[in-house]
Amino acid sequence: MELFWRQGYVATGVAQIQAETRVLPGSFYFFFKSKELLLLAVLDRYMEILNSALRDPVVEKTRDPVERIFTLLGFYRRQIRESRFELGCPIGNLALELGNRSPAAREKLNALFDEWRGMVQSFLAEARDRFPPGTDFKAISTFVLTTMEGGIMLARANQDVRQFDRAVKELRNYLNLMQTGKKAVSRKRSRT
Amino acid sequence: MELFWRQGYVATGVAQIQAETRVLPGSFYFFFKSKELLLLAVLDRYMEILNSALRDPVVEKTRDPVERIFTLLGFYRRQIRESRFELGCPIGNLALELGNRSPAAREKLNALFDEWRGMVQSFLAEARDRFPPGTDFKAISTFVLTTMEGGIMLARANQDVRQFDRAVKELRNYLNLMQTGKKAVSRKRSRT
DNA sequence: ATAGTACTTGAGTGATCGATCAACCAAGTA
DNA sequence: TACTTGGTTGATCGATCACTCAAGTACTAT
Repeated sequence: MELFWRQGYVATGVAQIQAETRVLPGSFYFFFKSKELLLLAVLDRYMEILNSALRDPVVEKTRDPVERIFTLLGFYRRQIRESRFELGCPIGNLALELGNRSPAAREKLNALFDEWRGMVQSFLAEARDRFPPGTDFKAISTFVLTTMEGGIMLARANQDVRQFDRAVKELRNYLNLMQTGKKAVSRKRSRT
Repeated sequence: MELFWRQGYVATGVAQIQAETRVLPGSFYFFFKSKELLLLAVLDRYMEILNSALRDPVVEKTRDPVERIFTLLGFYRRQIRESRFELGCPIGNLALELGNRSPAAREKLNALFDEWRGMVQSFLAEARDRFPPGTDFKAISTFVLTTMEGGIMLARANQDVRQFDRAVKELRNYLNLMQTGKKAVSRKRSRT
């Protein structure tokens, strides 16, 4: 999981996996018939741990449903910085790198995206009263996801989280604008 | 350029490049001392053609500055569909795949992102009167970029442009909300 | 005619790629 | 004791990886 995360799928050789896990080739191929099947197992694992590793900590840490979105984004921000811009989103990395080279992997990545997006949507649903009637929460949750993935991409290319912060700031401003009664606007120097 | 675009950097072998361009190994290495230097040359080329391939057509096609942003995004949308979800954004692909493995490439990718973002910012600047005073156009242009990159990522994973469309719809709604006098909101079934 | 520069040719380098396989081993069952 | 099951070991496979280089060709300048 970690090697695919840090280096990508193609750039990670089976030999390196074997070396770092201290598993010999024959043993490796006893459990995984191919490198691709290992990848699929990794993606299954991501799906398994999504709630416990992501949703639960967020819900635990933040009560306000809308604010949970920004706590979630904050987790990724922290990961980028603490890894010195090495680690982005493992799902996003693999999705872009693989394209449709492995349709099975693509399907799983798509399911992971949807699970993540659904989590955000469920946060929004809790706060549905604050938004205008008929608000498209599914679209907004997708928007949160694109902001996160795009923000990480820019942060890594720039080796600086400012671009990530800018995108998140705009997202926040948007959600504020939509919520009844709030009047925040995108201003240059404000931190909120 | 095309092979790196379709397959990524690592997945594209020098031998394949040589075969498809009908250039023999020795000849190839006469012009490019290494595969990485070819990549850098490719990135330089992207920078060269950015205006003529992207900005000019957009400006030509659409007069309204804010609407130009959506024309631009429409170009990417079209590319995704016409390539049957094979081709995303070449810069985004390479940025995520390479990380900081090649610092020189990362720098150039970062410069390309900034050029693209600056283009969007210049569109917004033309329409600055429509936005509240003090609006952070730089942040908004970053937001447009993250929406594009994230949207493409989801579209490819999902083999469907709907997610891309949803993100763009929200972006449009945001820009509408910010512009004085407009009152659009995010609604489920509106195509706007 | 000669020399030099620019570029092409293609065989070949060692290293690494993902993957295979026969032999081996420990624990369990009949 | 004989045999099966579940797993380990590590040498080895052919293919491909990025890359090299000595030799050859085409063109220009002197």
